[in-house]
Amino acid sequence: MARTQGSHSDITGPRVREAALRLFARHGYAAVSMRRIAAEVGVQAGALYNYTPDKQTLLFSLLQGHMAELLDALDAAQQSGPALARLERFVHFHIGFHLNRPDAVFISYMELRNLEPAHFQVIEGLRRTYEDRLEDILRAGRAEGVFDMADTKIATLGLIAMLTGVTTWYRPGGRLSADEVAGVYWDMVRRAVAA
Amino acid sequence: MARTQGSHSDITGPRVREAALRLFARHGYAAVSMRRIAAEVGVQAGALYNYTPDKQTLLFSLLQGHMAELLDALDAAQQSGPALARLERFVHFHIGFHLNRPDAVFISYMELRNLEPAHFQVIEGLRRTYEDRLEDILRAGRAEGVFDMADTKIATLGLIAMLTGVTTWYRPGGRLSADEVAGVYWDMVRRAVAA
DNA sequence: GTCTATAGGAAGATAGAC
DNA sequence: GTCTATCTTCCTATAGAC
Repeated sequence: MARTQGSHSDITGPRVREAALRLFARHGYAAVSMRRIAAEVGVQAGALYNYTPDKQTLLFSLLQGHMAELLDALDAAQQSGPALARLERFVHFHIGFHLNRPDAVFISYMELRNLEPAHFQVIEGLRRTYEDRLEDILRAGRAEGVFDMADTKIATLGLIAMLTGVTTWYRPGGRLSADEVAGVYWDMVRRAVAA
Repeated sequence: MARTQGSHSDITGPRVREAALRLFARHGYAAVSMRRIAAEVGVQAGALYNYTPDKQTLLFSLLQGHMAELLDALDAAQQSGPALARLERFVHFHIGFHLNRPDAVFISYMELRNLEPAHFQVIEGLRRTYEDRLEDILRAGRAEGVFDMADTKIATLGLIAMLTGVTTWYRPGGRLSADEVAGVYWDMVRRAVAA
């Protein structure tokens, strides 16, 4: 593991981020030391500070990167058309995206409390922006008359919680493929909000 | 805060547990020191070891106590009758119980990864037992012909995730009472699994 | 860019006085 | 039952050599 002195690598930065993401997800931000991240990468602890000013900024950067990627990917998925079709696409998108990034999803929900207040505000804002995308779909469907919910805001939060929960139990190679799982969830989502 | 030497209290034990529960929920197990718990209680750090052999056992004990209470309370709620009525009771029970113990719920989901393997197995078993209670209701309803789900196991996990998510946004004194919130969720749950 | 070495502090847990 | 004091280990972050 230990690197010889003077060796270099253009990809140490990404490797630091990958190691930190995995370790934070597995053991928690506070429980993971900079030494341990460094050991995973194969450098000494001091070398990490070439890539982040401090541990807190590393966490923030990981969360911010994940949320930005999430929003970009959602926007890249087509979001026009009838609300029912938009909702189905959202369900498949959300499950597919989250199942492909279990570690990032995990720390985005678990490590919010370890962010400094200013950093927390930024991530919280991005999270709300994402929720608003789903809420827009539900409102559109209500206006179309195809959806009917007792409370649109609660429906938004409830559906996201249900869908995100898939990351707590899904394991690749299990009984169902990710797409089949999304289909099962879509069946429940559709009926939960159908008019 | 600081207690004078030689003072006593029969209730220090419960206060240690309450302080640990609140601090673990707020900042995370790994981020909270024994000194900080002690300061919250008003004793010195060494005094905590009259109530727990170590920090890890304190966490385990909190989680175990919470899960035992959850299962006892569920069993105390009547669970006979038609599946539809049982499911409605489950929804109201789950939301009511969880909204009354936000800190315990939080650490029961967040701090599992900080448990030693043997402790983790115990808590995980209790959690599955609780999930099985809901799965039984869904299976009964399917047998009765009142429920219809694409996948009963996934429905179980999906519904619990949706319901538990209420703790992430609900604040007492908000727009809706806990009971009104449960009603909104029940509306979605009912339709998600109705035949 | 990475190393070694270290400053400076905080952590979990224990010992013995009262 | 709680205190003070302390052991030992680990932590984040920095300095300066290569």
